[in-house]
Parts: sequence; C-alpha cells; structure tokens
Amino acid sequence: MAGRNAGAGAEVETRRDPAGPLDMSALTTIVGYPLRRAQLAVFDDFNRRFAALALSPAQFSTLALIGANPGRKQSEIAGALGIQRPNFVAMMDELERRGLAERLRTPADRRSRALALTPTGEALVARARRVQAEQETEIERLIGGTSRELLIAALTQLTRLAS
Amino acid sequence: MAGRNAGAGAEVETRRDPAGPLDMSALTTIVGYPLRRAQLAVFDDFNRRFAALALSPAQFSTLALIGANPGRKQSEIAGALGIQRPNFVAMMDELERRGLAERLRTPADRRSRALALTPTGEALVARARRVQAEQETEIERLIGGTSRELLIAALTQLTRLAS
DNA sequence: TGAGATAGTTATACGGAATAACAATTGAAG
DNA sequence: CTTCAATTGTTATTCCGTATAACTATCTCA
Repeated sequence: MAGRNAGAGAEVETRRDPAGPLDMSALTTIVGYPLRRAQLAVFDDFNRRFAALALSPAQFSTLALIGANPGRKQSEIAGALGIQRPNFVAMMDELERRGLAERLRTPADRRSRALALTPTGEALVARARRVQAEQETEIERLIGGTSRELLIAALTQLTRLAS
Repeated sequence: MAGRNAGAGAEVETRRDPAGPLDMSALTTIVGYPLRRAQLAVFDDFNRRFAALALSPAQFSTLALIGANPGRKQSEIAGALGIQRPNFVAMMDELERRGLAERLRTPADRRSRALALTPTGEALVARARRVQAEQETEIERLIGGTSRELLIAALTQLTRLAS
C-alpha cells in the first residue's frame, strides 16, 4: 500500500514537497528514450548554431546532398533523404526562392527536374560545413573521438531495424 | 564537361539511367544525420511492435513513468518527459479515457493532480515491458550488447548539448 | 487580506509528414 | 502509330506533435 500519510505527523516535515527526482530507470536503460532525447538535443544545438544562416537540418541536408550530387532528379534527392515527393516540393520552392538551388529542365526527360546549387548556394554550403564541423567538434569534446565513430556506426546499424 | 553522350554511341548503353547510388558521405559522417535516421527507424519498429497494444512511444513512456512514480503531480511527470503542460493534458485525457491511468485529487494541494496507473494500466505496462524487451533484444542482435551499453551512454551524454 | 506564484486547462497556431488526385511526359505492347 | 500503364512533379488536404497566450482555481507569503 505504501501508506505514508497516516498517523501522527510528528516532526515538522519542513518541505511540503519531497519531490525527489523521479525514477526514470525504466526509460533511461532502453535505447529508444535516450535516442530520442539525444536527437532533440543535437537538433536544438544545430538550430542555435545555424540561426544566423537560417538553415534547418532538413535544408542543410538537402543542400549538402544536392551539392554532392548535382544534376540528380528531384525525386532521387528526396528519396535519399527519406522525404515524400509532395513534401519536397515546398522545400525546393523555398531553396529556389532564396536563390540557393535551382530546378533545371533536362532534354532527356522533360518530366524530371535536375537539381543543382547556385553559386550562392555553393557558398552557403561551404559556410554551413564549417559551422557543422564546430558542432562535430563539440560532440567529440562531449563523448570523445573514438566514441563518436562508434556512435555513428551503431546508429547506422540501427537503421536496419526499418521493416 | 564529363561529356558522355557525344560521338559514336558504340555499344548499346542498355540503361538510360546511370543512377548509381548518391554520394551521401557529407551526411553519413556527421552525428546528426544517422542519429535522426536511427531514431525514426527505432520508433517505426516500436510502433510496429506496439500496434497490438495501441501504444505510441510517448504513451508508453508516460505509463512507464507513472508506474514507477505513482502519486506524482501531473506537471512533474510531464516535465520529466519534456512535454509541455498544455500538451500533456490531451495525453492524460486519452490514457484516462482508456482506463489506464487516473488523475487523483490530493487534499494537500487541490490544484494538482496525483497520477497513478489503474490495475488495467499496470497490467498493460507489464505486457508492454515484455514487448519492449523484445525490441531491446533485437537491437542487441544488431549492434551487440556491449555496443548497446556504450550507445546509451553516448546518447545520454549528447543530451548535455541542450543549451 | 491581498499580491503574486503555481497547477491544470483551453484555444490556437505552426511545422513535419502522409495520402489522394491531377497534368505532363515517357516507355512499352499491340 | 496508337493505346495503356508507369513516372515525375505538383496541388490540396489531413493528421500529429509541439509551442504560446490566456484563463480559472488554488496556494503561499507578506
């Protein structure tokens, strides 16, 4: 029953609120919970670092991927990032509006759009990569370089859980 | 450059679409990207395993935390889970509607609600823990037991990135 | 007693993500 | 060549998770 409110109530019980920290052990010992928390923390940190560049994680990954694979079809880039084609349209609209990327028509297949960075986009990606490297350095400071490599390897393996 | 369509067109060039896999190295070598992908994969796997119990990750963590800390205030549980108080109301509405948890009035402070599991909720948490253990076993199979422990430790450290 | 803080709640808005449906284009089979 | 199915990008729409402001009831403290 864990009855604890009973009887005399002798000494004054100064704090009305015992309020010790909660028992989180059921969550902190399974992978899913710290995984989610870490992802939120890393993305929050990312957003703080990239506030000046006004780049979200999704925008950064899109630009980086286009930069490394110019000329690829819109659906290829979206697919590689795990973004549904319909949702990727607004993403490209915005990157194009900001003059960072462009959708080119290709004679080979007039349905598709070949994506590429503009010079402005190339310059921004170069700056972004440096900012990103700073985050990576901070992560190494937190968990160590070797641990960082092992972490990436383990996380990559976990991806294979996908049905 | 990279001219490849020119001249003779000797042999047949069966595939119109070279379409080799994309260069993802700019993303796969930084922590943030595999971290996000792994989180999505683990949660997808979780949702598949918990489809029969109709429990989302957030619902599971809420029930598990209430079960380990019965009598705590609603705001304490919400805070520990990183859920804003307003958003936690609908969560509890649903858990209460399903008869899994309840909000008790406490004489000490009539503003707050002391959360607890119902017997039904206790039983469900017990089942859920077993299902969860199966996922953890699968994760160990993928990355190894030692690696799993190191992974949790590294992820927990990353949480300290939070400003 | 009264001012300010706290707990829970409501309403609301924003962004990410999923689905259906459509037009334009391509590829393949008859 | 014609026709039909598949592909590409797009629009519209929906759902869910999350953030914020504001309200009521209650508590604390001066």
